[in-house]
Amino acid sequence: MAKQYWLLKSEPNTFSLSDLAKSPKKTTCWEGVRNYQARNLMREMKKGDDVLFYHSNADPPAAVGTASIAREAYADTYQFDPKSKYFDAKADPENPRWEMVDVRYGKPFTRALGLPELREQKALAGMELLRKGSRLSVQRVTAKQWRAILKLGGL
DNA sequence: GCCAACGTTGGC
DNA sequence: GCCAACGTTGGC
Repeated sequence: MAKQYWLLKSEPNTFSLSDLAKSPKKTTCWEGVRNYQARNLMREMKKGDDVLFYHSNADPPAAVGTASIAREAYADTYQFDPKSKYFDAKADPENPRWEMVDVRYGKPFTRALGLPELREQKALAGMELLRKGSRLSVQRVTAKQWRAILKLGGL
């Protein structure tokens, strides 16, 4: 199958791309996705797929670099941990409701690509991220969009 | 802080 | 199955 491209949102206050760079083996599990659409997309991720790392709730919100999928979807253990903010009382250990993937650090862009700048790009017209009210924290990115953004980011 | 654009929950 | 109420995300 052709390589797939994804966008993952993260609030830099919570977990930034540089946090990922500092993580053990530059890899982290992507826990806490509690939206079925986003979960279903994660299930389609394949090891080695490319990831666009996006900082939401930042000023400005911006695409800041790349990562990749290091492990395909498996049960998100936080759903069973009553102490976790991601705890889900309705999750059944026999049939986990939520899954996560592992994400490995890639490269930072030479500069952050702010949302206003991304909106100006003709090549990115129709991109899910740029849709009004776009909230999904996991999104597909087309190969064309991926190439356009990497070029903008100096990679 | 406001609000648009959702998704979820639960009564009926 | 419908829909009102409510909660969340995230840009502005």
